[in-house]
Amino acid sequence: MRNAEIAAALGELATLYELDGANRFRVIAYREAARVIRDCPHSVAELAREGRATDLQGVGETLQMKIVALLDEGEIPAAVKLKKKLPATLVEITRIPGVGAKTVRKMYDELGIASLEDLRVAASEHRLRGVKGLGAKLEENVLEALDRIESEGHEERRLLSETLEVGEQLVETLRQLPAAGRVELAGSARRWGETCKDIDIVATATDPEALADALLEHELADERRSGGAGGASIRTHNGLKVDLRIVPPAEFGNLLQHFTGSKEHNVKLRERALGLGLSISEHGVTETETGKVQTCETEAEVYKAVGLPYIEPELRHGEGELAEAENGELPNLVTVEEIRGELHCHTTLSDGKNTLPEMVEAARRRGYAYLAVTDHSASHGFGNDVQADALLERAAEIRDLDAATKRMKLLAGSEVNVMPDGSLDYEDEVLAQLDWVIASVHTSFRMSAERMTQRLISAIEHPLVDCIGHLSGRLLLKRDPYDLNVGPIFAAAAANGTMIEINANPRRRDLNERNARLAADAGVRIVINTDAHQTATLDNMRYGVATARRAGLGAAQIANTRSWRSFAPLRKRTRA
DNA sequence: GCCGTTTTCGGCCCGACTGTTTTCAGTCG
Repeated sequence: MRNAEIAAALGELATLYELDGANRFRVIAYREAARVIRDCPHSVAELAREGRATDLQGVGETLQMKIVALLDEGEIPAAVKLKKKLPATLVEITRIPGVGAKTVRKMYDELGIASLEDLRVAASEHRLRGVKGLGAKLEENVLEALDRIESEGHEERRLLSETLEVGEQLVETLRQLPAAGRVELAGSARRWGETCKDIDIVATATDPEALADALLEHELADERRSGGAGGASIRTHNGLKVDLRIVPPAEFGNLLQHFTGSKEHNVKLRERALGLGLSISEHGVTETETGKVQTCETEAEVYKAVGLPYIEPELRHGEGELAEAENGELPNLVTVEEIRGELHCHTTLSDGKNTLPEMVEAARRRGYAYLAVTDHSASHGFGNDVQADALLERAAEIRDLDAATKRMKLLAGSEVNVMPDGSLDYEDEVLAQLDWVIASVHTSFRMSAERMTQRLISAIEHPLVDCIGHLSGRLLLKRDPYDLNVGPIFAAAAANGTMIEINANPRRRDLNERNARLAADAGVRIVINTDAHQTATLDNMRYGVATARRAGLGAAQIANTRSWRSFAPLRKRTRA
């Protein structure tokens, strides 16, 4: 059973308990455990089988037992019992924004509303207002929310790249204004998360209303919501919600820290503050005893107030970063500027949009010291296959171009397909004539974890494979990663000196940050590649670097931060 | 239900907003 399924079962049980009126901290404990399990990079089912689920922060003996029961019986007995007492469909109703367990329970007890359909009927007949505490506005909100759920499903997340396209433009516009002081993106966009729900901007201004108005009047704004000296809120034409908050400069650090999150990080930070007799909010740091408030112009001051050094936004997961900060163990994170070479890109030979010379020139302009050209291989679909003779012809072309290109090394490479049996789709004698080989899975995604793991290990052990491309095959918001066991894969990669890429395409970010961390800890050499299919997407490097940073990795762990001289001998083909 | 540089019991993050209310509970981020 996957972690996501276990997490979903515990999340449902949390809501059932909440509907049943259980102690709210018990409910919080189940939700927290569900979150930890969802994010855990290992199989929690396996951990639970070994009795080690309690290794996870937030999972105790009770939950360990409940997970095992879930694995054995397919259901948690406590949930079965509660579902006899209450309709399971009540859980769905709590998905409506503004309608929580307490409200659902009240509507069920007093009006017999047990499902979303019941709720729609009752709301349109204005029967909700008959319940104390519920009114006309709720009926209106409920009907709107039900329409939205039916038409587009619920809350919509989108790729960071789509969010930044809007967010960076808005920030740039606001910064140009004479009234603007500091203007910064906050939220998950500033932490370089994979996907975002909305855009948070925090600012200071000499004329706050002018800044708020500028957002309301921006050409990207479709729906204009509130506005004033405290900030403004809009929805863009493509449906993104944008919140701007404006505060006096003295509080800017508090506000930026608060709205950068993550929520989990902030919770941990406030817990730490409490232990020091302090209370942290978006307005300042308060001494609990005296009520004295310290405001902070910078985030660094907020962290200093609780005895910590500044923590980079990408590290604010709410996991071990506070302890690392306290012990002086925060990593020195890799930067885009430190990347010296690109090792995965395509040209018009396969499915790229730009020619070989165009890609080379674009990489040269970015100041790279080396570029590997890695078109798709012989069995690639959609008419983009490259047969062996065409590849070797291309390799000769690349070497000619290399000889004529100053200050940049060009590598003749390929992104070869790993077939379902683990073999590659060029003969070894062809691969031996290349400078660099990436092996990727592009077909037969639906294999068992065991077979997929073996398939990848076969490629990793191949003496002419330098690197594995987009390991999990996931497409964010579109396609789940295929089943595989990363433990043996990383062990094999480390043992064989096979590198693994962080694919920087913002739709992939693959390795993800958790696996990137595990891989680095296992001793795997990691490279960050854009997999660019045109010159413009060479710029996606920043998303791959972001994933590495979120994994806590520094330049030393990323092979393509090395100079060409230092990188070249890391390839297998240069060894005896 | 979980957990421990105040702890194995007694706590468990903070504030704003909303809608419904004459002072607040519920929900959210």
